[in-house]
Amino acid sequence: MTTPAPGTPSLLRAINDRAALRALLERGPLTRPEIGAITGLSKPTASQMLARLSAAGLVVLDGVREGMPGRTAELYRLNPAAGYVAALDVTHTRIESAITDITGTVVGEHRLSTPRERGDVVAKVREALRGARAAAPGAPAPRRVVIGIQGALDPGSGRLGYATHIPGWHVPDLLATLGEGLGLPVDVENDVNLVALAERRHGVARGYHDFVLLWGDSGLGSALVLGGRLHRGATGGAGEVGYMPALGAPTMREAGRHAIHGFQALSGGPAVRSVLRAHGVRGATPALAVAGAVRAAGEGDERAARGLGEVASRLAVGLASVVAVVDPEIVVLTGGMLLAGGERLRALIERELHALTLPRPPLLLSTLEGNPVLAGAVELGLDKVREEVFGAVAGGSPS
Amino acid sequence: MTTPAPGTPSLLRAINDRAALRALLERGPLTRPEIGAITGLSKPTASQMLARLSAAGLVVLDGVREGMPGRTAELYRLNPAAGYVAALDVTHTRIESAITDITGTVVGEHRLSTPRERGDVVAKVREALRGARAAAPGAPAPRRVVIGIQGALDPGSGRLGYATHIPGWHVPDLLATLGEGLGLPVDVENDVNLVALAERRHGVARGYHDFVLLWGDSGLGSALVLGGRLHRGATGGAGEVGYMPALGAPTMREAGRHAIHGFQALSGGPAVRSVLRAHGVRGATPALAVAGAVRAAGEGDERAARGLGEVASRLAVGLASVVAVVDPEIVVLTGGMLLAGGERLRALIERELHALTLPRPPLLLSTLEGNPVLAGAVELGLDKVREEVFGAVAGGSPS
DNA sequence: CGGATTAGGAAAGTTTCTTAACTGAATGGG
DNA sequence: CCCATTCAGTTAAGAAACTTTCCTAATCCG
Repeated sequence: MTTPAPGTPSLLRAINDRAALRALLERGPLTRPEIGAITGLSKPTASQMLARLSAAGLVVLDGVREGMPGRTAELYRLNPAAGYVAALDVTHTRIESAITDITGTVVGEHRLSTPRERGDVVAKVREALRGARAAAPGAPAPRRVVIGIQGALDPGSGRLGYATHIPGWHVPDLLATLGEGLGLPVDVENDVNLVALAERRHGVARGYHDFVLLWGDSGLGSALVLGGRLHRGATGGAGEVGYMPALGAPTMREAGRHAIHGFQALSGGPAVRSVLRAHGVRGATPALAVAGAVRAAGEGDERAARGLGEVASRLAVGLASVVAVVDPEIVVLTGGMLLAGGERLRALIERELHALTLPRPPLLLSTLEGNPVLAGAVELGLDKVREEVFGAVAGGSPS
Repeated sequence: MTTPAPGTPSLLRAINDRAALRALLERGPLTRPEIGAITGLSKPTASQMLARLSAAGLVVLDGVREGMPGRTAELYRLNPAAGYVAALDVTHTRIESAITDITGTVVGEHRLSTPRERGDVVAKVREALRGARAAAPGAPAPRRVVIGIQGALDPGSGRLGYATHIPGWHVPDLLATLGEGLGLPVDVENDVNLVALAERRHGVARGYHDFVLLWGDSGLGSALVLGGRLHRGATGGAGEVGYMPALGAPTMREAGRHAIHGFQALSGGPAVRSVLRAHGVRGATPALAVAGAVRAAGEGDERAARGLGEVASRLAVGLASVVAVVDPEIVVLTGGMLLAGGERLRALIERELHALTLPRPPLLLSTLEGNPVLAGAVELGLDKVREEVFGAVAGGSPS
């Protein structure tokens, strides 16, 4: 540990291999001279490097490029089969799973219903993995699994904290249990954190280094990406704003540790439903209630509009604390309830927020399609697998 | 920009030089074989490297080590004169300044009174620098200046924001103005942020990667070190919790943008003084009032004790929001008012905080001596100057 | 069909590190 | 008091990575 990098010439090769692989990953198929130019290496070195990466199975030839004056160039691309990742999204009713190759292309998906089951966690995860692998006949075993779940893993205790309601997941050393049971490295990550990763890669947060994501459905949660990295906090609880003291809500001290309190009590799904009900709008879920209110307000219903305004200002109060503390570039709004509010709710929250805090970051609605937790789990897994695969080219088994 | 590191063999030398210099910096004088062992390099390479660094003036011989069996070893150490840094702490009444060598040893200090002056900023800074340099006769010009000040530089606008009351500092492009006027690179940094850096280097936050520092005197402020790095925020306003909405205080919307509101209104110096006054304790400043209340409570004064309890719970409410959002490993309390409260106030705030939030980080009182803003400015300057000096060994003028 | 242009490759050379062997100076035990 | 041991420092040969230079091969275009 005293010597992170020995400083030997082979370190150079590792650095350059990595740079080349990253370039291939991000800029699609490339010719040898192009890779040389991007990495800053000379032509012969680029050639030699590609030969080596090709032999290692990380890179494959992908046709030629013609049409330019001069000799036709051979195009290289990352070998998609260089490594696979599995991603799971676990809730109390189902597990969605996906397997992707190293480029991020989904090769298999599966959905496993788990209605009120109490069974073994390892068995359920294995079943979800098996399902996804069955949908991708040719693919070899994934190198690791990332599991998205409501709750956060406390790095100190190794247990899942922050209010998970999923039976069977409160194991003393969850990562080791799963890892040994499955025979692969496992990561467990908070679902909202994963949504933030998906949003950074594919969504409206692309290109931002500091942003806050607010998730609002029946529960409230947030995720922080700061300095380009996901901020998890010392106990995994960063962004767990549901229990943050909020203006106009009882505190934990007043309500008790396990009762509803704080921001959640003020603006969580049930609170929003009851606010809207008081303004004459009903809905079976928070999202439906909000959608109904938006529709009614759009048709000129003054009461519904006032109800939405009340919801917006409640949300803005909690958001204001987060914004005052971290001063993000943007705030991303997502989650069923917030998305149901659409542009109308977004604008209301934004105006209210900007009246409450000195920093005035823009609020952006998520535009992601599909399951964002699963997409985020794929992202996290790809980061790790690429690190592993791209770093292990130099050959020789590391002691 | 596409090629952060060309990947040429000379990169290796740069990496190894850096590692050796850092080892010398952190582990005092070292022999050639020791440096070899630490950096992972062979004996001949270490020898050659030290010869080069010696020729470049970055490293000097510092006696020999005897007493061991075998030949006496020559000890090398960092050349303190390899670079100097200037640090300033600017308030509306005075400018304190210091100059240190690259090891952090202070070689000159100065204090310049600036009672209600409106004069030219550049002239004042130059005067403060001149004073510190006069106290260090032999030292050459510093390579850069770090200026600590109340307020934060918005990287977007280049202006100082967040309520500075120091006349003359609201210049359109402050960094360029100062840099051109002084002929050196200048950094301007928020004073509370600098205190956090000092606390991380010399204080109770040493060794922590994620912590929050709460500064309480007449004003309230905080600083965030997350993932080992100072988090400044998109507009430089991260940690500006004074204006954060807080339970029991008017909001910005209610009070108006420039009136007092939020956490500041609840627990800032003036608010604390009036709380204590209502409990029969008076003091000319917030710190004196708190010190008086602690003394009275220690002598059995029930009213004073209740007053302190009220102060603690007000502080805890705001702190709870910060803790819920970032989930730090520890919270450092500092600033005249909080330090005056000592262990008694700390324990009260801690108990209250732990009743309000799920994460329960320990609260630690600062134990730093001297001017922490100045110490932090030195730290920031040293980071940058070392980066500059250690990186520029390879020789040749970088284009 | 020939010139221009670019890709690919071979040969010689540079920079940086390593291993191995040697010299030299100090300690310390018989 | 001398010699074995131990460690610091140097020298020499060599390996690994990259460059520059030059040449050949393939394609486009007038």
